[in-house]
Amino acid sequence: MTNVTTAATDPGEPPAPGPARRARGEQTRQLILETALRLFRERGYAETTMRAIAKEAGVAVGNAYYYFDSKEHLIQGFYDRNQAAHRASAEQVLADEKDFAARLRGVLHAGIDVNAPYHSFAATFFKTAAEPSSPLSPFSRESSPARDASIAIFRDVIEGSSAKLDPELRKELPELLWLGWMGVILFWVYDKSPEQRRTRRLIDGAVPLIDRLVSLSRLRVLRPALRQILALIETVRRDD
Amino acid sequence: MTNVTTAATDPGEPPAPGPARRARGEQTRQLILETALRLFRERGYAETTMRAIAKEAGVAVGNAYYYFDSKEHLIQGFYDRNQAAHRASAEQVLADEKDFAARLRGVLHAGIDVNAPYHSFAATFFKTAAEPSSPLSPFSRESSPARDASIAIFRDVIEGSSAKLDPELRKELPELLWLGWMGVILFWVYDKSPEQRRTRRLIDGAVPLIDRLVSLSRLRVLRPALRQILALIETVRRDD
DNA sequence: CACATAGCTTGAACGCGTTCAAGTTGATGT
DNA sequence: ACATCAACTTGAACGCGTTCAAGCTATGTG
Repeated sequence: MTNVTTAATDPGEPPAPGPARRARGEQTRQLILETALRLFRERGYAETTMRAIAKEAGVAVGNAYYYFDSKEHLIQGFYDRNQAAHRASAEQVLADEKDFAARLRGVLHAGIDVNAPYHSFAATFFKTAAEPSSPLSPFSRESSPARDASIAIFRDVIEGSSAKLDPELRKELPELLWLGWMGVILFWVYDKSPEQRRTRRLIDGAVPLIDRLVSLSRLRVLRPALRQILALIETVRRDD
Repeated sequence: MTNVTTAATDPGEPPAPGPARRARGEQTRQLILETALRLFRERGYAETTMRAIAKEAGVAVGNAYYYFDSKEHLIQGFYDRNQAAHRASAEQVLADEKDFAARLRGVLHAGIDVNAPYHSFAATFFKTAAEPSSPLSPFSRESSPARDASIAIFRDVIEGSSAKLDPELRKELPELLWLGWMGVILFWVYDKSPEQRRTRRLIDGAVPLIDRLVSLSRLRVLRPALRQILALIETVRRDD
């Protein structure tokens, strides 16, 4: 039952320590998070118990719950870390390359590179992220900073590129590419081929296709279809 | 034959009773399933305990585990039931209508109609279904009968219609439409608008679009793009 | 220096899903 | 009639995530 009202006390973040009281809490918080992520990597998510995390970190099990609402909330740390790594990795690609297709391809592969070491338990993470009510859902309000950061990468892909495209489409494309990226991640999570080669092939195949479709979008015959797509996005976005 | 290759003992289905031994087991199985689905509907999935199901059904908790591998496996019953209901509902639409767009639209709305009463806890179901290793995943081997049945609906949508389309595309389209249907379901699960109106709008907007794209696919300028799409599907399907 | 107090820590206890050794039941072969 | 044995049923017990009343600790204040 925890709480039902939307507000109530909200841990999860350091419970608002005073101005400069003690940094000790933050230290414990980090210790627990580091230990948890290490054990997740070593043993997997489901196989790592909260008791084991506490024991390994040398604290009581209740202490972990003082800093994190639940076992799932420990995943948010993983999330944030990988997001930052993707950003950094993407920036390198974007600095070197001007061609739209090459930029998109580089950014997508970089994203997979960053996540690859965690493929075996990304599935479990994904499970908890998939629940719409979960704060870890990529569509949730709590995730919106991470989501915006991710969409920003795709905006950079477009804006720094030499591609010419319809202004209306240009406005929507970053979010569409992000949505496509979510699809790639979904595919990757389910990908059981060695080293997730199918996902690599999906990227290599889909990028030229997107590139071609984006170019074709300026064709006169396709103009109505494009308008129709943009109208659909608009219609669906209205949330009433 | 319930189990296939990898099998050790495989419950989940009635444990292969002899030719005409006892129908008693099947009765108990049904009783447990009915009770579980009723309680899920009344209280929600997470709030329904296995103990409560057993108590309400008048059996021991261990007995539920004789017929169902886990609490999640009870959901398969829900799955199968809704699949059958969708099929039945779709057939009515398909009997009356010859136009491709109208057929597709009718089938999609029928699918949502069937699931609508369960929207509030479909989210929880979805969570467990999303885990790739889960037998409930729509992509899992265990789900392949249900998946094939669902794809068959979309094959009927195409085959009974007056639409003319590229033979190669025709071959792939049922599966593509099914994939799109999974996307609609995903959207629906996350849809918080009253009575999931956004999902209805998504269907109403996407169907004419698909109809248009399918028609356009016979255009000469789009021929290479279509080929490219089909080649991508082929490449990605190879699982090595 | 002592005290009050906010920040932090504890671990027993709860209810959950799940397991399993031990039972019961009834159709079948003799 | 009896024995057999696979099918079915039982419920105590296990380990898990999570909660919470109680305790500890260091700092700002009198």
